[in-house]
Amino acid sequence: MSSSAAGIRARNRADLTTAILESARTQLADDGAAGLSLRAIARELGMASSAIYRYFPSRDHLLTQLIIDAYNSLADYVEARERAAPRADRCARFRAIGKGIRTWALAHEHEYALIYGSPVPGYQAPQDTIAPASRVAALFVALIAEAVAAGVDAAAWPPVPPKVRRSIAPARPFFDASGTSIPDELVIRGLMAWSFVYGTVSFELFGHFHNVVTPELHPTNPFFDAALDRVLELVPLG
Amino acid sequence: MSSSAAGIRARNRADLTTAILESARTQLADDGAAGLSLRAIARELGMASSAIYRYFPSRDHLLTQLIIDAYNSLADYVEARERAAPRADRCARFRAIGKGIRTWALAHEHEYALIYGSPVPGYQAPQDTIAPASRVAALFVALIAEAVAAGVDAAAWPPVPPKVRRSIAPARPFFDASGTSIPDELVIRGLMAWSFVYGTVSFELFGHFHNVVTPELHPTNPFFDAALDRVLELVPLG
DNA sequence: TGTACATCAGTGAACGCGCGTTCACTGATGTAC
DNA sequence: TGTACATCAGTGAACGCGCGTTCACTGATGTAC
Repeated sequence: MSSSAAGIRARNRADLTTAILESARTQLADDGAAGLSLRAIARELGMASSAIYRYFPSRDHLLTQLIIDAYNSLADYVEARERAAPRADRCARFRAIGKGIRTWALAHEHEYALIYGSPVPGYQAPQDTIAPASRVAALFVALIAEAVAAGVDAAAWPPVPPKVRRSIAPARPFFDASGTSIPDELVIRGLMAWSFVYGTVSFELFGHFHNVVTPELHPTNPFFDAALDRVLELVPLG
Repeated sequence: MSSSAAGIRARNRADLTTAILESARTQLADDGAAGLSLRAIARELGMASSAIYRYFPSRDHLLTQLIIDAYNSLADYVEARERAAPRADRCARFRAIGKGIRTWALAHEHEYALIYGSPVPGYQAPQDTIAPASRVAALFVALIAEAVAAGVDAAAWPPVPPKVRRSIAPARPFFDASGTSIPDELVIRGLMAWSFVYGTVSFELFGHFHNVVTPELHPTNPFFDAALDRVLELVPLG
């Protein structure tokens, strides 16, 4: 009875929602987040601009969905690449994460800019973006937790002064959630590796390596790979 | 004769040019680069919007000037802080540069986003921005050159493979200009330190350390300082 | 020192365009009896 | 299986706003003799 009929309506709805988001992503590539226009999307889909409001209550809601999708798309890709690396080789897994982030970013320049570029003025990200945003970070945490569990020696380092410890305190829950007791020094180094990877990808993507580093042909960047190796000197994954 | 009269006209012109740029910078803070509006600037200055065209031939020219000024303002500040550090202590000078970048960025959030955030869509930076953009980078290069001149031993490292060497080849002229022969390995590490500092500042400024790192009260961030110390493990400045 | 002319700053109206959002509406799709 | 009603998708006009840029113009400031 109605279930299949309702199914049709629901599917139509889902299809158009997808089409709107796809068109929005194309727009993003041409004009950036600030230039994202509901009217332009409606135009491309051949519908009245007011029809978009049956699918998204406002431009900001559309933007939020794009952001969530971008985080998830990145995380899906990076997780898959990390999963393909040999489990026991934590350094290889770290490299897989780093290269995965870069590869995805190059293939989705404007979605990357949307989530890791300058914040969109006047836009306040809602709570729903937090979970997808932390998926990739969780991979870094897992690596470090495993390294500690495997017996990487952190005792050799001098203790982290209280000021610094307080400064990284908000990050503790993420690391504690791993179930392993991770020393502060490794939290610091984990955060550094995390921000280094994104920082370097952003630098390349946003043009600051122009006339400094040759990206050869896109798929790999030997400098980037070399940098990942050297960051591992800071983060002892064993 | 006319020289003082012409001087008055020239000074008026300079004053208004400054006022336009100042108003533009305020705008930047409210709406970001994409929202920068000549009409809004004219409104704030109480003049007709067409009058702006006596001072800047187009919106893009204004944007270019803002970008150049931002690079120069950042470089002025960072150079001054670096100069205040003890000459012989290259690590202290490195920390001064890093902290200087962060401090300036926090005090000029939107100017920082203009030059180190996602590129403004449709805007192509002209040649004039290159020189001011490389001033801070030159400080990093100088430090490394001095370290090499002071005898920091790089021979212990295995040679950099050709692929990687080619990848960083465009950066060579900048390092060679120092007059010191800097090994590839140190070029790599210098580039890493450079992109790490900006990456970490961007992460903090763009909100990715939200609920991860407490910036305590703005002026200093103990995590950031700790990170600078640890980056020095990668870059042997002596 | 005074006059005739050229340059420059600033005006205000206009062109042509874009945007997000609302609203009353038509017509199709689904639901309950 | 058929009818009466409710829900939903999509329309098109409108509101009220913004923008960059051009153009013919007025009046003031500067220049040359």
